[in-house]
Amino acid sequence: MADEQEARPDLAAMMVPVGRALVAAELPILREHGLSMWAYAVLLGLKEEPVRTQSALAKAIGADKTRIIGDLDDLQERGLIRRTPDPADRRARLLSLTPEGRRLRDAARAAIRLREERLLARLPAADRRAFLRALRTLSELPLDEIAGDPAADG
Amino acid sequence: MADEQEARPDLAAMMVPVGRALVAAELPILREHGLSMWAYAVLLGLKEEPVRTQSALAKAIGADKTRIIGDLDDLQERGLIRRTPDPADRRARLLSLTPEGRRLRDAARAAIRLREERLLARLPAADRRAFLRALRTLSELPLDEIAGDPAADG
DNA sequence: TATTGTTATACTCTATAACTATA
DNA sequence: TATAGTTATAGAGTATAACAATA
Repeated sequence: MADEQEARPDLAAMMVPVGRALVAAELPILREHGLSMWAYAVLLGLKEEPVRTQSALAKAIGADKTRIIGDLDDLQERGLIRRTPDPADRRARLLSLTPEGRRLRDAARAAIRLREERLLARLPAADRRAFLRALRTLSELPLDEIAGDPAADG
Repeated sequence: MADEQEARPDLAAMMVPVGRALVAAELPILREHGLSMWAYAVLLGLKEEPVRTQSALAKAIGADKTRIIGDLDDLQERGLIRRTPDPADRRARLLSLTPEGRRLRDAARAAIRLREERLLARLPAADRRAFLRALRTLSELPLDEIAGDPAADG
């Protein structure tokens, strides 16, 4: 039934290479702003309110807690984030953006957005809106709801 | 102007994790069919007509030519692909699917498609069609047109 | 001299284990 | 004993270099 028309590559086979290319497009922009990919993810992950532990931040941005330590050190030395010991639990460090960190994050994000808009301009306006809406819906699902065992959730 | 409404994560920040989750969802299905991710990519890359060199196949599926040799060896031993020396150029090996290879590829692909449909069912029908159309458009672009230096193409 | 296929090597990224200091 | 942060180590995946055969 409509085999011919339904034929399309696997979702992963389309998403993964495009995702990789998008990362490749971001890297030189981030480099111009003096940021690694993970450093940028950290700045984005801190949002507006402080985060209570490095582990929580790491988890939120999909990194290992050991992975981001070097980036945190660097960002702190450059005055882009604050890392203050929590008085209530001296094991933990309260993480927050400095004004300069916020500015750099916004500048990098704006440059990336500009680049993305040029790519998205290739899509018809209606498709483009639906694409972003759908992508956002999928990316907001718990990841193990996509990856998890189908037998587990019926 | 409409900052609030336009706010969305970076494209890469949405695509990459979803892509990873889709791969994670595929892996157990492929394992049930005795295929690695790259072996599956090889079966898909061979399509219907033979491919003239391993390098060309590797390039077509986005792999390094050295990366797929082990998979080609395995697939050949299991009778899923043919690797016959090209009489016209004895350096090259003509690659093609055997009937069993075609059957296994189709079975794996059908199982993956079934899983994907369950995920896509979360999207409204119209968004879903537009999403697939847009994703396909983007994935069919030359990748360096996404990743390439914006100064290069104006 | 260039190219196909191959093997061996090095590199990058990530995950694991082990340590300290707090709780 | 359990957890936050850290360091050191090991593993997976990928790319690079070097080689034999052929053009």
